[in-house]
Amino acid sequence: MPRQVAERTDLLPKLADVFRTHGYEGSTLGEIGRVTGLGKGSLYHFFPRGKAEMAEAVLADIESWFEVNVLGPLRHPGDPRRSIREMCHAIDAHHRGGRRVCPFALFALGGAREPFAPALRRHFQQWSEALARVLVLAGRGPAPARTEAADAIAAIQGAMVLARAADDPRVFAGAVARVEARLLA
Amino acid sequence: MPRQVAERTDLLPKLADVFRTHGYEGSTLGEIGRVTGLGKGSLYHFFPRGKAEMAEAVLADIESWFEVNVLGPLRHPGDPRRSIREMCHAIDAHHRGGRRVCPFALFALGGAREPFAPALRRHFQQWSEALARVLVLAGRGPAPARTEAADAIAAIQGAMVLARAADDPRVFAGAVARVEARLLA
DNA sequence: GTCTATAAAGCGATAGAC
DNA sequence: GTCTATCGCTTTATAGAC
Repeated sequence: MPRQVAERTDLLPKLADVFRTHGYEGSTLGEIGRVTGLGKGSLYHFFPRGKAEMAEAVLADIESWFEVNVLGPLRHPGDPRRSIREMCHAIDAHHRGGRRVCPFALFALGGAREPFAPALRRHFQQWSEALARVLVLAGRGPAPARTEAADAIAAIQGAMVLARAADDPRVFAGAVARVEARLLA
Repeated sequence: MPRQVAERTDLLPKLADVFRTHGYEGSTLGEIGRVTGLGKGSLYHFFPRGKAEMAEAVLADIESWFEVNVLGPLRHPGDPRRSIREMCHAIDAHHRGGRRVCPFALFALGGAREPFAPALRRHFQQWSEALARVLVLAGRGPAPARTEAADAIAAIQGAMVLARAADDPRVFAGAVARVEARLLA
């Protein structure tokens, strides 16, 4: 397996997979090296501060995906209902029936959350606020919009837990569909 | 700190705290020894198979708490509405505003779930079925009762994620209150 | 940019004295 | 039942050759 010059950006999806699968503490440089095909020397070349920097980069990468595919549509809503549908579709596709865990949720529950606390808070807060604004556009009052947005996001995160516990992707897809229906009601 | 004869049962709450705080992989025998005040020799005396057996025992312990405080009321419902209120109260009190994470949720998202998969599946399935039965007694049709039960449990698990990300216990308490209201509607 | 070798620390687990 | 000492392994991280 001859290896060419790697780019930091190309590594991020593979790193994300590792962190998603094993959590932060469970992810080892050995496994990361195996998945990326890179030795520790290369990994430290791209991420001088090691594992912590890799995890930060993964969160930042997902954040920017999220910005484009979820927050973007929510913030420029031609039609509020359409942007809600886009959000739910993007979420469902991205998480693959709950099999692809959200590292933000994983880190929020897990033991190594302190270093990532600001990123976690920001992520869910931005999402929640953007969704609440759309719900106001769709006709809700400001206060109900906020709780409904928070509940929708919680329902999605919780559905991921249940889907993985049941080992059944349909659990996740069904839950997201009901979230969508409730938001559109 | 002179140490007396310990009992396995007394250790379980402390072990649960460690696993809750650090996750499975993040929990080390060093930390467990520190929290329990016991050396590795003692720990292996109580749990010959080591860390895995400790985690299993913690899940079993929570399961039996759950059986008494949540499933019990749900299964012998004098008044369905009352048993729903009891469930929500027990959940809220037990999780302390989401600060005390549910190890079942943590393990479901985390990387070491395979050894615990049967316990995880059983836990959420029993909870879901018991709640669905109560909802049927409260007047729902069988199918809506099932999805509503699953959604309620997901809402609780997801609220734990959001509460920890926001570092705000009120997020959890509020979400549980709304779950209760929806189930009682 | 990538590798191998290696350091230093921590890991789970065991043995054996008390 | 509890401890200390220790084993063998893995961990993160660094150094230096190429």
